Amino acid sequence: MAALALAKHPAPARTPAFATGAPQVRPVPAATDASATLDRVGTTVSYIRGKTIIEEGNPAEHVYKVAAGALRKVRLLPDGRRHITSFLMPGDFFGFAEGACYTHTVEAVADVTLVRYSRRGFDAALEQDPRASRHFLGLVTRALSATQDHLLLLGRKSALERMATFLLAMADRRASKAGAELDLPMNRSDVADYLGLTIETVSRLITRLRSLKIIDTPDAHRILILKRDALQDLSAGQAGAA
Amino acid sequence: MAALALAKHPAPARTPAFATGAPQVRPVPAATDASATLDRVGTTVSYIRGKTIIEEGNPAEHVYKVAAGALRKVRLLPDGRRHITSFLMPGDFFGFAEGACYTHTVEAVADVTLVRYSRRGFDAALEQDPRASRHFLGLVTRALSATQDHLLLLGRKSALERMATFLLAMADRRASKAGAELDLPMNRSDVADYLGLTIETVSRLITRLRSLKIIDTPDAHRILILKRDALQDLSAGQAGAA
DNA sequence: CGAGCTCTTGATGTGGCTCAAGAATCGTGG
DNA sequence: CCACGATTCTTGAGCCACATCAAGAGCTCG
Repeated sequence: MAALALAKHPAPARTPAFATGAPQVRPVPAATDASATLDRVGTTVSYIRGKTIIEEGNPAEHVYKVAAGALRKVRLLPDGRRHITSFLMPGDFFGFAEGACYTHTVEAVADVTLVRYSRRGFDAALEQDPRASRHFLGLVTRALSATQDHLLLLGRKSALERMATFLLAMADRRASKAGAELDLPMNRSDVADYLGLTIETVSRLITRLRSLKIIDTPDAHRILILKRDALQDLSAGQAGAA
Repeated sequence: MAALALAKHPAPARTPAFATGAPQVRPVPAATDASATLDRVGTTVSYIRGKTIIEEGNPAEHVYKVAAGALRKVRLLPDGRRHITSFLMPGDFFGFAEGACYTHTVEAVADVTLVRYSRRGFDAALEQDPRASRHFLGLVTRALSATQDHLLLLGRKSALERMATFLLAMADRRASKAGAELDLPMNRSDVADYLGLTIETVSRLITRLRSLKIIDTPDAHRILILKRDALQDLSAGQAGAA
């Protein structure tokens, strides 16, 4: 319900590319990676922050690749409890490891630009190009491995360990080159639902890490990692070990 | 360290097929499924309950398919906390979604019979048979989906909901045709480490479900599901809803 | 038939949740 | 550019689901 449907009158607004509820569609740019077959059938689309891209249960008609921005893969329990399976960053695909229907809702955490493929075109490309399906086997395998790491985190790690692990993982994925500063596009609620915690606990953990001088927080969405090795220790459970 | 290395002197023992620490090696039987290419390069091996088949961190030299029995995929935290990523049942493969080294230790929960392939032979088969890599893409995709379900369970479900979900899933996978009786090959400790709980909590939950007349337990490893729909309700969180 | 597991049950403790209330921050309209 | 309402974030107090600690009861298997 948080997500509005397509805007009827695309009103002029600040950022031209993200002005409307409806995605901006542009011709696809140039081929960059191995799966060149794909790039011929893709369409570039943009969505504003908060937009729902695909919805759990809907027929899986498209496959997407993230070009810019960040998204969350969400699952809901019938009573409204929410879980975030993963965050999607530039280079990630989504919607391709599905059966007939999507298993997750995917929403834009920040303004995003995506490349969209029709499921049919995508599957045909897999069929044609023998290397492509091996390529995606690799992709899914890596996704599986990351998901298994997350299982261990949710099953056996304390709140502090989860937070430390999360910050390190995010730092690896989106470290702005400028030193150890890390930009978190998602809000506390997203982090909480990703780590199996509550907003309050996430907030308290960040405060704790700040008062331990392990991180600093110029603002709520910016994290400066001061002691990476301390985080590393915390993430695996050895509190004050050398 | 719990696992002994290969026994030097295979001593005579009760069950001929599982007598020794070293696996019994037999010529491979007949081809049964789609990936017929594989069946030519496989070797059938058997291990007794408790045996470690592959160890996390070791070079990934073999791929296995479960022919009979049950196994657990285990991960450890440096301080000894244990997590079980999944249980492996007949038909499941393991060791193929790996990089250079295994990411999990795999141990036999019961006596098992496996088909073993060399990694090289396996990869070659994937290379040769264009259908094979699509086949395994499907396998990994299903594994990913199951793992994501488990994430939701660990991230957002209560202990009782986890237990109900687990019993239902096991019932689906290994229902002996004889009614709703379910044979749990793993012990309480395995279940606890799979569900992110403790042995005591698992035991109490089973007691609770028994006193609610939702299940019955002829013995500790046998579960009789009396009210499947009650379990179904519990597994998603709607306590006493119609 | 006895040693050592595994499982169950009880008593107590606690990490993280819930409830509650401010404080920042963001976004929007004037 | 500023004001102000709406979010989002932080912080505190109290509680509860599940963990921990402890002990006894069954099984298994030698």
